[in-house]
Amino acid sequence: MDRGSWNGDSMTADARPAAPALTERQEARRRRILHASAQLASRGGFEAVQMREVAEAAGVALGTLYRYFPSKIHLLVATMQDQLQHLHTTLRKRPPAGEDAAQRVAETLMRAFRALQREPHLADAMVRALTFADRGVSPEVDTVSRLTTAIILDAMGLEHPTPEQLSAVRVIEHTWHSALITWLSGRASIAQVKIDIETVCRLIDLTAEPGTGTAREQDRG
Amino acid sequence: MDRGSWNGDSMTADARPAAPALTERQEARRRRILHASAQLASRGGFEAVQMREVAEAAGVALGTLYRYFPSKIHLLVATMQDQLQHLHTTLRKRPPAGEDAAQRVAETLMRAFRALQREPHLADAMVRALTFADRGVSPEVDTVSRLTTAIILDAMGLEHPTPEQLSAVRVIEHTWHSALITWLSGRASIAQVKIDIETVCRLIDLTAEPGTGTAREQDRG
DNA sequence: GCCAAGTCTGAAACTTGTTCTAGATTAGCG
DNA sequence: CGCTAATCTAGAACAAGTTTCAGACTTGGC
Repeated sequence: MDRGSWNGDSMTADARPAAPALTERQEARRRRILHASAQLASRGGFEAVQMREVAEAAGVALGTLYRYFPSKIHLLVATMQDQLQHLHTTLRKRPPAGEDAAQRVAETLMRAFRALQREPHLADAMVRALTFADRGVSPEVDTVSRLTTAIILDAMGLEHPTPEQLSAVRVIEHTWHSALITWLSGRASIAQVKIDIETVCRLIDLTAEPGTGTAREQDRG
Repeated sequence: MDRGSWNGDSMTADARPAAPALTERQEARRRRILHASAQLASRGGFEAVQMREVAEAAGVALGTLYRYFPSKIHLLVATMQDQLQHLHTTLRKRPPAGEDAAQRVAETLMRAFRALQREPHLADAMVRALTFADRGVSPEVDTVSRLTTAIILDAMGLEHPTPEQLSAVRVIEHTWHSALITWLSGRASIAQVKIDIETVCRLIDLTAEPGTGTAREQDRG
């Protein structure tokens, strides 16, 4: 079967491994779809990603597109997963160089932000989809959230964050998403987003408990 | 757009020169529309607010509805303006009683949160509209944002916030919106939202500079 | 090679936000 | 009152997301 719909095996939240062995051609289709989605999004943002056009550009029938991604929101959230994965890989290769955790997180997010600035329409499509998603897309949105959390924790250099630190990370994520929205809708400047990110990152200092080790972890590069 | 009279020192005064002096019946129509919108939203959230149904419930033609509110998003954002205004009035009558600014802000937001919990579907419609709004709705969304800022600054008890404090307030707003979203989409519990709010409010302590006059002790009851 | 089950296609249909049009109603004005 | 411009109404029409279905194609097992 496909990624979009799980067969209703209770409610055991096993959102990930629903990847049941796609055929070569199916994997290729899925990739074509995601590529077409990103391409159209890059051109004209959320509204430019029209399901009929995605299907045509990917060379699949509309029904097939819906079999792979049960809604436009699912499709765009999956697109975001894809992009985030890229980012995560890149970041692991070149970790941020700041001196303390707050600086590294801010630098990481600003780097992500700069990447988004290069494709503002794509950013628009992905972020709008993410915040507009309703309960039906929760597992997928959660995956994106976990990815983002992982990226931030990486930047902090933490293996075993305290609950307090996790709260700070969640607040940072909130700020990140919402600040992006205000930027995308033209209500905040790039400089303002930068300030907001730096401001919220100061929370990290608050939760950095001396003695717990704000430490360099084992090599991750 | 009769919004006439919230006071406060909004330096950028009326961002809406389209003050059209509505007649009695037009004002009544506008009221009926907003009421119908809130009612439908309370029943079934964002998707339950269908323009045809709003029009019918309000007793106006579809074209008229679109004359008053040029899109569903505009309509729901206006609905949110309405509700926020209520909240602001209520809060001014019964200001929060916490000892320091952070506590008062957290209490204020939790009060707002509890109000939203009483009408989760309405909250869903309004918040989703707010974060989904694109550039075309920016002025209206900005009005909501200014209202929210005013509420938070009220809770802090500040007349002349520093830029740093304004940054903190913006981050608090980001967190507030995004935390609501995660709650509405079932990805965070009420308790979690509470924690996030309390966490982000600690930023206020960080920006409270002892010596700049933190308004700590002007008695506010 | 052949069948059964599952998948993909093409096209039409349905839903809901949005736009358009022609005619009725209302507001403002002399 | 009677005129004119603006507004309102009913309803069709259009756009894009989503669903559905019959028939063609693949896949996996024999």
